[in-house]
Amino acid sequence: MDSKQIGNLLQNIPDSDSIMRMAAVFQALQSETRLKILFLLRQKEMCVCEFEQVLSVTQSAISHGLRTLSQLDLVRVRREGKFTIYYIADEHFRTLIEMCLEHVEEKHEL
Amino acid sequence: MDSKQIGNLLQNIPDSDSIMRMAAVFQALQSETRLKILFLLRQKEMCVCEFEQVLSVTQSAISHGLRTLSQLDLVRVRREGKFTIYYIADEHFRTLIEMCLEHVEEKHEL
DNA sequence: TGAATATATGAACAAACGTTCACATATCAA
DNA sequence: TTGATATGTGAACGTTTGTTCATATATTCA
Repeated sequence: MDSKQIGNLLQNIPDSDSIMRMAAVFQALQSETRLKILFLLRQKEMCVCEFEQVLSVTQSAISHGLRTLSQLDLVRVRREGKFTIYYIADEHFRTLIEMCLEHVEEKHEL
Repeated sequence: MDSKQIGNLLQNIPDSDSIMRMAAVFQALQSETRLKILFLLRQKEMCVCEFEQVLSVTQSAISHGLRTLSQLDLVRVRREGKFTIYYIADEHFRTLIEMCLEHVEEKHEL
């Protein structure tokens, strides 16, 4: 492999910032708790105390998980009186979640 | 939220095994080195010594990274004499990689 | 055979992670 | 105001991660 080809290969991968951003997103998706949060949010907007009823982790763990997701702008927040309501940030990301779901459901049919 | 609705929400998230599998895949995609490996493999099949010329990590790190990816069946291996050639496992996964690429390129245009 | 090249692997270690605990803050209702 | 409910946050802790180093294995070629 000559240096020309090496340069070519390197030019066709995302730049360092993009790679870092992607790594950060995937690492947020790597936690089972956060994945469950997202598959719940896919169904409806939810506040922390609702997650608490569904997931078997502490309120603190949920809160930390949601913070990770919202720092990456994968979920967003709306305050409604006593409650803090979380929802999927955009249709782009919702599509990704739906794709994951389709994918696992497909595997189940084999 | 009544217990009926809780049950409903839980029924519509992937089962525990699927969640675990997904978490494992995302966790493989969370490493910058492994992401770079995949964006290179998207362009052409490669052996370890070629990765070595392109990436600035040790041969050992590349080998470990490739093992992680192939254990999850995201990349596959073919022996060719002295060389071990790695390639993207299937079109399904290739599509995912292409989607990531499109996504970051799109962001760049803003 | 022996030297060179290509790859794999296990141990080690620092860094990062996810959870819980304890506590702080905020909002509502009385 | 006070008590109850909802949520956020930092520290702590055990666990897992990614890399490197050292070494082992495998293949080719002379």
